[in-house]
Formats: sequence, C-alpha cells, structure tokens
Amino acid sequence: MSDKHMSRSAEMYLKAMAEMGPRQAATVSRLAERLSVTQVSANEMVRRLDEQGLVTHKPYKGISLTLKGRQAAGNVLRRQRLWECFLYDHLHIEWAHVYEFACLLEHATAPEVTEALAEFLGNPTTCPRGNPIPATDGTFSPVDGIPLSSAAVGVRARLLAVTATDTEVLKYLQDRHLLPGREVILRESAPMQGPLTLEVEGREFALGMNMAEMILIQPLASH
Amino acid sequence: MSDKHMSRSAEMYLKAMAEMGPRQAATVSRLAERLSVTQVSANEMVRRLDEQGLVTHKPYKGISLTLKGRQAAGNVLRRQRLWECFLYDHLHIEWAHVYEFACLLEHATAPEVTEALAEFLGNPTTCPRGNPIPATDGTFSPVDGIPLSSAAVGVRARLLAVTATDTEVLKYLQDRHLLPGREVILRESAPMQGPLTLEVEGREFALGMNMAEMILIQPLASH
DNA sequence: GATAATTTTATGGCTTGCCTTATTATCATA
DNA sequence: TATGATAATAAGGCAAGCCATAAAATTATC
Repeated sequence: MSDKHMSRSAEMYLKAMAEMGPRQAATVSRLAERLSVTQVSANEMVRRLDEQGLVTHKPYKGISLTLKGRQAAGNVLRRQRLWECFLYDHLHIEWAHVYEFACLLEHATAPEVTEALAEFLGNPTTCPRGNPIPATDGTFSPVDGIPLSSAAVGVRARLLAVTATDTEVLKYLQDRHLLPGREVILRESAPMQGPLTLEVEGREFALGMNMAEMILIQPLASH
Repeated sequence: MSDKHMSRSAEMYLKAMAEMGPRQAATVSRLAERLSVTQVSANEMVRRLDEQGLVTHKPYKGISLTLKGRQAAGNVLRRQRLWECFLYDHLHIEWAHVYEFACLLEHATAPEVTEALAEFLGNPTTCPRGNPIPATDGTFSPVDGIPLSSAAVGVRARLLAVTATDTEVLKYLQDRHLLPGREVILRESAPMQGPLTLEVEGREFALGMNMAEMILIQPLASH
C-alpha cells in the first residue's frame, strides 16, 4: 500500500526483530548489537521504521512489529530460508556458511523468483537450521521447542532448530555436530550460568549458555 | 589486491561497458543513457572507476576497461548469466524477465555461490539470451555473429544471441519468437535506416534498426 | 529519595550516488 | 576559421545510513 521497496538495511532490522522472536523483547540496544551498529544508528532506523508504520517504539518500553512489519519481516525470512534450502540442498554449500550467503541473496529477490524458487524446492517448511519458512503471506508458527539452556540435566532430546546466525557460531556448532535432527544428551550444567556438558553422537563437550540459548530442542521420553 | 567489494553501482557501470562490447566505443553519454542516469552522474562514477584503475577515461576520446576492470566486469557477467540460466532452466521464469531478475541477484552473490551454481548448472557456456558465460577468470570470447542490422536482404540466418537487456525490448522480441536458435529470414530492408521485415516461423513482421542491432545472427547457406 | 545505570535524543559529520544548473573545453563542419 | 553541437567539469544539494560525542530522560537500586 505504501512502500514498494524496502532498503536492505530496513529489511535487516525487521528480520532481526522477527528472528529474536517474542521470547526476548526487542530493544534498541539488542538490535544494535545484533546488527553490529551503534545504538544511535539503530535508534535512527527504528524511528524511521516507526514513521513508516512497520514497528512501534515505546521509549524505554520496547519495540514491537506492527502487523505490516510482521508481514514484511515474514517475507524477508521466507526469502532468506528458501535460499538457505537451495544453497544447502542443491549447491551443497557448507552448512555454517549457508545463512550468510542466503542473507546476501534475500534482499535481491523479486517476488516471482521467490515463489518460483519455493516451487522448485518443493515448498519446504523448514530451513537447514530447522527454522520454519513463512508462508507467502509472511505468517509462520514458531518452532515448538525449548531452548537447550533451559533443559534439565540428564535429558535426552532431539535438536529441532538453531537460531544462531553468526557464521562463526554456526561453524562452532557444525564442528560439534550440533545440527537439526541430531540427538543430544545434557550431561551436566555448571553453576552460575556456567557451561553445559553435552553428548552428541557419543562425543562429550562443553557449550556456553549463550549458545545454548540459540538451540531449540524437543525432550525425548527417557528409554 | 585493492578492493574487496565493489559497489552495486560500480558493478553496473563495468558490466554495461563489457556488454556494449568493443563494437561501440564506450562514452560517458552512452553509459549514462544505458544506466538511466544523468551524464554528470556517469561522469562522476567514471572518474571514480578511473581512480581505482578499473577504466581509463581519455576526455573526448572514450572510456576503456583496464585489465583489472575487464576481469571485474567479466566476473559480474559470469554471475549475471549463470543466474539467468538458473532462472530460466530451473525456475521457469519468463524469458523476457530473466535478465532483470538475474541482475538483482548478481550483486549479491558470493564467489563460492557463483562456482557452486556453475557446477549445479553443468558449467553452461551461454545464457538464455545466447551470450557467452565468462570463465572463472572473467575472460570470454564474443559471440561469433553479425548484427541483424547489417545483414543482406534475402539472407536466411540462425539467431545466435540477443544483447538487449531492457525487459520491454526483450518482451517485444519474445512475443515475436526472436529467440536464440530460431531461424530468421530477412525479407526486406526499408531505406533510410527504416525497419526490417523479418520472417520467423512463418510469420512476417517489421523490426526497427535499433533493435536489429541488438540481435546477432549467423547467416545460413542458402538451400 | 538520591544515585547509578541504561536509554533515548540532539548535534554535527562522513560517504556514496544521485540530482540540477551553469560553465568550459573540444570536436566537427560549414 | 568561426560556429554549433557534444563532452566534460564545476558548484551546490539531497537522502540514506552510518559514525562519535554529549546531553537529557527514565528506570532501577541502594
């Protein structure tokens, strides 16, 4: 109705908000950190998005997507994740790099291309990181899992999705086979937000809490 | 050696120069027209590209790509045309729209993705418009054909390539089945740069000289 | 309730890439 | 060689997005 194009930057801000999900409230500082810009820059952009009716910023309270903003963000996520599927399944790009390359492509994708791509891929419902691919109208339901960081010691679980987006982080997870579909056992949780000790495919290793928050699991019934 | 990234704009300028080919000398005004910017803007960008050692601008003489510029342009063309192949062959995007959509994607394509895409496509050598796909190092040999505009009346020829890039023009050609591989007969050429009369697949129609210059053919031996 | 920490704004500045208007330089041609 | 067309440049401006620095507003904490 109003804006034909949205700038790359604006799309990135919207996407970041959608990716953070309703779990953690969006704030200017959080956005700034995630997008690697200063708080001032983030604030400026949030103001612009607010003026465009894409987000609502209540100073000192938080930022939330409007319906219009949610749809726009869903569309970006759709493009992003469809490209992730293509890059991973058909071009055999390394798992850890898929997000970053898809991120470049997402802003350069015409609607016709998005839909033709979805068709080509067989209308997948999740990306290689396990996250849902929004429908054409931008809607999607969040992954039905809990963060690994909030799981109980001893639990055996299926890894559902990785919400991390940083290539270095993804590489770290990839190296430890912490990929969607794998089975994970939480062996130990150190006190004071300390690292978790995990077992994946017979190997044990430690994982920091921050990363554990970016991993969604579904606990499995103990044998 | 010098520049990691090249801006979208800079890539467009380089590509435009490469696409115009050695046939028509590149000038600021021609670039400006092709890119739909003012001559002043084109001049500014040419100056910047010159400073970066990508082109050589001899005022009042013309602009030419340096070795570095030719490689960069070849790389852009490679990405562009590989995407054209993908969009046409796999996503079944309408021929006339392929260029425009590929043009968006080309600037957002990491080298790893380019090469994986080439592999996926089976390392094609021409794009759907019939133009050569440069090698990894950016080199390519121009199409071995003559412009339809310079063909003799009565000639029967194979359409080799379309160098037009404007979607409207491409749509016009598509509607008349003036596509690579088709057989064309030049029935008549009106005087004073007037329109050509062509026959394609049994249908006759007129084609302006400007468009005829953007079509490369290979004359066939008369029966 | 005072103080510290966090958030938000206000200023001013930078770069890219575009614009308009106006002037100067060169070329081509009568 | 003068002249009109074409090409190049100069000058000043604009918008998007980023930056740093600094002041104000709010929240949280003691």
